Amino acid sequence: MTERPGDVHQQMHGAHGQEAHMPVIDRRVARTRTKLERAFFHLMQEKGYDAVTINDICDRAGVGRSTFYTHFTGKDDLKRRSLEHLRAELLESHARLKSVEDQRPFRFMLAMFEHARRHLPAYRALMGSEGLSVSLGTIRDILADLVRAELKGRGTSDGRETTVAFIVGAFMAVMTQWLDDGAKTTPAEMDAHFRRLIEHGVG
Amino acid sequence: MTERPGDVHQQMHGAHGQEAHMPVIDRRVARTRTKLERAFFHLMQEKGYDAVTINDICDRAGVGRSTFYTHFTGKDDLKRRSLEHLRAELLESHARLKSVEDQRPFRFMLAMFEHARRHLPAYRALMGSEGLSVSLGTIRDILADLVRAELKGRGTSDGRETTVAFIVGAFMAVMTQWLDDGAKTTPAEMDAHFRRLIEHGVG
DNA sequence: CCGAATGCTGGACAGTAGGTCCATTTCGTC
DNA sequence: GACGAAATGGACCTACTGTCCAGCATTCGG
Repeated sequence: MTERPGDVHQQMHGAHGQEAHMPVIDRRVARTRTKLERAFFHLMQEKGYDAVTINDICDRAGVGRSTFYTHFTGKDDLKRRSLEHLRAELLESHARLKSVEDQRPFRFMLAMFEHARRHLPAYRALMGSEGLSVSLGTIRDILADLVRAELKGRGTSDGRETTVAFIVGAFMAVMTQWLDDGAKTTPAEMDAHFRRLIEHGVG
Repeated sequence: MTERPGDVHQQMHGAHGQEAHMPVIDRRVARTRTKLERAFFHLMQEKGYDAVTINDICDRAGVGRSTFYTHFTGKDDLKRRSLEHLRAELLESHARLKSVEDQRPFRFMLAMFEHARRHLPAYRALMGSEGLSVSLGTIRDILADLVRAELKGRGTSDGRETTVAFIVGAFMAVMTQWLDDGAKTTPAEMDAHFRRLIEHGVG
């Protein structure tokens, strides 16, 4: 159900207006959709995604429940479409920075950090600890403890937690990718690969 | 709802027997719990956590639904307790490797990789792409594309996807931690910190 | 400015899942 | 073998999802 990069969403929401040859959108539709998206956006920050029901959204938006279903197929659909807004903004930020003379690698990260700060509440709701499943959270905690212990002697302790998160996050991701791919390479190889990246970076 | 490291679970399941001074467990209880846990374990791999209902579990286990509730408060409870098994095994693996003369840093990672491979299906169900929320998945995809493009020139292309996962995962984690902490440091600082880790490692 | 088209409403309805309760039966434990 | 704890299954309630429809209101196009 993950969005493919090539997907195109025909309809613009909110401030961005109508294209010339595009199917013009009824004002009522635009209004209703914005109301629903706004309501969802706020509720998600208040209660977390899972706890928000369609009824909540409609009540908050002041919209009939049947209306909801004429616009979205369900909660997930609404979420996916809302994420498109963030995505669009992020890519825009990235494009803007591309033109500047900053040619260091990974320059998009600054854009992402800034974008995130600008939309802190949204990001919190989407990426925060609440958003992670309990399973992942637990495993993550175990790893974090081990890493923290390992790091105790090394270097200065400021930014320590960031380093911990860095290592754990990288590890979880590599592990996930490995598993999704069928765990073809050996554990030892993965271990070596990962350790090299951790110790010496990607240079 | 995340399990704290200090938590103790009194009751052992499956093969591990009864302690002397511990409240002895009725065989029926042990049997029922194991049946439920096994059923859950398998169902989760077949349909994914969300799709599994309490009814499914009870049907598969051959246990009355009301019985379920005398043992667990709900699906999450069952999941949490099941994770305890993995956790115990992992810590045991780690302890075993600790005694060996391998003194490289992060040695626990090999244990984790091996443990994961041994329990591949379980890990897949718990950590695989299905386990991640759609939101995180989407953002992750966006980042992965950017990183992949960035990496195009550098070094050899084998293990490229692992490196991509590494960077993206680390980034997501650092970002999450930063946000959860209230985004106190500036985006630029975070950017610098993260870039240093990526480029030169934690040395 | 008017009429047709389209969208919105609110309520009814069916289906599914979660969670509680209890009388009855079954099964370990002593 | 008797006692007590555990299992059963079915009744019951709540909450949410998703569909459908008849009637009202807005908007769009002319």
